[in-house]
Amino acid sequence: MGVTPPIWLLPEAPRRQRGLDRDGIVRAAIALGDEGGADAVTMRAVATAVGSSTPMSLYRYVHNRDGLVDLMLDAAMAEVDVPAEPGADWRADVLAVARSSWAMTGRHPWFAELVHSRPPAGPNSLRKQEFLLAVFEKAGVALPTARGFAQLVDGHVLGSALQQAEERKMWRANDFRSIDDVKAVAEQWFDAGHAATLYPRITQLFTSMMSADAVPESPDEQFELGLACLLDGIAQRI
Amino acid sequence: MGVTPPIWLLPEAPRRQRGLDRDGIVRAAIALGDEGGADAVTMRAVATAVGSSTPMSLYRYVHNRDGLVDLMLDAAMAEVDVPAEPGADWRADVLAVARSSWAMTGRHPWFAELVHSRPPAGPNSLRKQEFLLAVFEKAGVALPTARGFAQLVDGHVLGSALQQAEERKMWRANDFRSIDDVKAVAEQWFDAGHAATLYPRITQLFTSMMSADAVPESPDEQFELGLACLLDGIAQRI
DNA sequence: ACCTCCTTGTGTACATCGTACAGTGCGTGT
DNA sequence: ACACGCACTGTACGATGTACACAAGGAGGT
Repeated sequence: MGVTPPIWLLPEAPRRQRGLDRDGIVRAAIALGDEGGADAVTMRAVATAVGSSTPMSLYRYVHNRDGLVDLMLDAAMAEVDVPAEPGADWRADVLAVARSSWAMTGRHPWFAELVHSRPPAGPNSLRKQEFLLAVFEKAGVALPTARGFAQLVDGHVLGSALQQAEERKMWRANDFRSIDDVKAVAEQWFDAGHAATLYPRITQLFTSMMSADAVPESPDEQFELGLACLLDGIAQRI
Repeated sequence: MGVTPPIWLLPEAPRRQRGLDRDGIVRAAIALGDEGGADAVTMRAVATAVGSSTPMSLYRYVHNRDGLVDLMLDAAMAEVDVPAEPGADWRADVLAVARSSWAMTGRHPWFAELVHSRPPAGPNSLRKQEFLLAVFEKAGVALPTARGFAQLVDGHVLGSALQQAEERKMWRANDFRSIDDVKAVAEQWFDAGHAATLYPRITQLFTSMMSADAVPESPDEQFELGLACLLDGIAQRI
């Protein structure tokens, strides 16, 4: 309905783009996530990042969002250093893989947020899992038990990563620029008068955290502490 | 524009509802989440659950969705048994709180999914945290170190809970009714021929899991294992 | 060289989500 | 009896994932 307007008024058909491919899409999605967290990885954002005018272009290559996420996760897992064979010291092997994983999640804060939404069945995920199983098996642990141990280590890495990701997300959401901004907001949330009597220890930690010369708690230290405790416990069971 | 139609054709104004309150809303939201997971807790669903025709009714009471989530989380945390004072045995105290928390997350599968989206600043969350700090302090640990230990325990509970929540979500999403349904789908995903050479140990675990008389791996056992390992490691550092 | 087809990118459209804004009916205080 | 204001309602908007039909342009056959 309606008369077709003269052609000069109609915008020219936009130049077509060629040469999209799965790898470029995944790379763009990862870059987006590295910078803005998991929330920044929307199909539309990825599409414009690869120069496409519509999110639908991506669907030919990654099937759907879950597929894209799976590819992102596996690409990130590929960055984890996994030896071909277990070495002489099981503890050193586990430590190395755990630390390499932790370093990866530090580089890709979206990883922890997204891994919980998909089953970890990518090849690189399996490779890491297989290695941990081999390490524990070589240390004399039966396979089912080894699975339990490996899952423990994995769980610790992912849990720590998730906590770190939350923290970063909060910094982004509130546009925090330095630790001082955090302190300013924290002070508002925490009504010291009320809390001091009910939660004296938390209050004490809080005030010492608010002091000018406070050493910022390091996620790395907490990660290492948990890992060490876990491995000690495992060692007692081998 | 347009003539007003005769009144009999217009639907009568729906009866107004009175007596919404925050408690009822939170309770309804929790019931929804218990049954359908975090995804089922939409403002619209909660609104219809409390008999309101529009989600906007809720906003007077819970401010926004984040507020509702905060209230849900704190209500769930209230179910965790936290003694008033530490007992004689620090390990028993920590075990009891951890297990009570784990039981709670089992009852409320949405908890683990949602807790990661909000800072844990509710009063019941603080109460539990304060207790754990007191327990470790009584055991002779300096407060900053105690915080590290408490966070470790907390992290393990939440990590285990999250894993369990994912699994339940997958059951819901694929409408699994029994373990056999899981096996049927797993068989498709896992191309045994390819994996057998690359991941022999995973394959072995997989086939033993697929066998008819396989004992299903229990999340509780895994939780207890991790907790025990963690506490062993902590014990060595006290 | 031309016609045809298949691959691949595009545009439009819809359901669902959270929630802003402007009413509107009822209980209540005067 | 009257008006005020609280508590609820309806409509609407922007964001998200994605289904569907279409169009451009290279590839292959003649």
